[in-house]
Amino acid sequence: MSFLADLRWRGLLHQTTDDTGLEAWLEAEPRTVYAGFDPTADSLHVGSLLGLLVLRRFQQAGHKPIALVGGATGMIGDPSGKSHERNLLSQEDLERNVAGLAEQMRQFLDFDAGGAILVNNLDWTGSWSYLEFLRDVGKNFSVNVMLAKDSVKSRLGQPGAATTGDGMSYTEFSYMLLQAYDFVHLHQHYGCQLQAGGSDQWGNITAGIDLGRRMHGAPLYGLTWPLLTKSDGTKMGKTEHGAIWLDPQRTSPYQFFQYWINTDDADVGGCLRMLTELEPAEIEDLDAARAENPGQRTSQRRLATELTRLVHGAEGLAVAQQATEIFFGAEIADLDDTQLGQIFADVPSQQLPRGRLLDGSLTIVDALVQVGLAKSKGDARRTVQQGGAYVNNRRVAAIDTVLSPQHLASTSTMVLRSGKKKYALLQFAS
RNA sequence: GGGGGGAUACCGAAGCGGUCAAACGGGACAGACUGUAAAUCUGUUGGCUCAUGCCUUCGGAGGUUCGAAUCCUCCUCCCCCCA
Repeated sequence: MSFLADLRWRGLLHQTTDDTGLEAWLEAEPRTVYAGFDPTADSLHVGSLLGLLVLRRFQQAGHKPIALVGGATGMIGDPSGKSHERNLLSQEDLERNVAGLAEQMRQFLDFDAGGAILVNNLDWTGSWSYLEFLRDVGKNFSVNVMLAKDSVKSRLGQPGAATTGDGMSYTEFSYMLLQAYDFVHLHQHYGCQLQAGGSDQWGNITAGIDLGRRMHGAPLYGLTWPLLTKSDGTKMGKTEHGAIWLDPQRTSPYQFFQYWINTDDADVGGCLRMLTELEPAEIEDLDAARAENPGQRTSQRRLATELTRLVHGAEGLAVAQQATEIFFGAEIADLDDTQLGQIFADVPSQQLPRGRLLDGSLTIVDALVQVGLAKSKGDARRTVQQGGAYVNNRRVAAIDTVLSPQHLASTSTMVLRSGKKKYALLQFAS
């Protein structure tokens, strides 16, 4: 199977600018391909992961990927796929974000000699004067054509557009020119002839191709992947608590792992194809196993395992798996304070003096209230009486249980739980 | 400006002198079942030293009464109709 055929099989091809020629062009020799990433935050999230993984596939197939961080375009704000004008980021935020993204990208792409290249479009855009830009770049754009792009149409609320839109500023209107010029610049300096992006980037990509042809007669290609959406139409990688980030400080490996474990049956096949590097045969086996026995959830487990390892490494995966075992019932034993701290990184904790454990003054009811698992003693009592109170994942049934050092999970930590999922730590300082 | 209706616990909504910590539904919480799904079933759902005990709650402030969410007065806010 050719590289492009593999992308197509995985559902990663939404559109290309040359459906007939691109395949042969890519097979002929190693090519240089670029994709851009917006520095809207100091970490990538699941949405941008897809793009990085596509670049990674290009690299693995012997091509040369360029990851572009939009230090310049990030100052403007891409209107594509956005229904509202965006707030501008401050210079300091941008710099921090660019640095954060660059660091994360190293995990996915090999930037060593001759490998992938990391560029920041601020490096060639920052020194331009407005007049120069208008003469050299702006002159090549027809406003009529720009107005016809989806990203603009939807914001202007024109007939036939998907949304009514609330207008857009001249600043955002100009975004397309900057991104178009990026492509031309990368072609001139790095021999890049292919830009890849999410399907919402189609307008910007074709703008770059047009500009390349006008300025240099360059033959450029474009390719888009579909946006990651779930079967219910919502965006992949978003939860009610916000986005799923790649930065373990923002989204712990456990939460990351859990997000994928909870993938709907209807979505997991697509995710395996688009996000993992498993062979087609293996993915088809998983499809078959899922159809046979969906309750087994081997697909979800495999997806979560692969992605967590890819993003957080073997170590992060181990913590996530250990945390999963514990959060779903395994009794907590033989762990030290550090391990508990890692596993329960997302869980609230409270400190109490060690004396409370020794003098027999801390009942299970008091402890539940203390850590916030119950909002009153009556509530705590109810929880215990209904069999919903656990210490170190062992049910505490007696209402008058007094906590003592033997209830500690490690030297100084006790793990309290109410119901199936709500955990809190109680730490006893000496 | 005139007339009418209303404000109840997280939300909706009963209650209209004692048997009201307040029906019922939703939500939430806990349990069972289950695929860490969906559905279903059971229990709980003001606070306290958990007891047919006390305290705080029915828009706010007063009053009548042995006793008020329930009656009266004033105030605040909301809705409807007529000007």
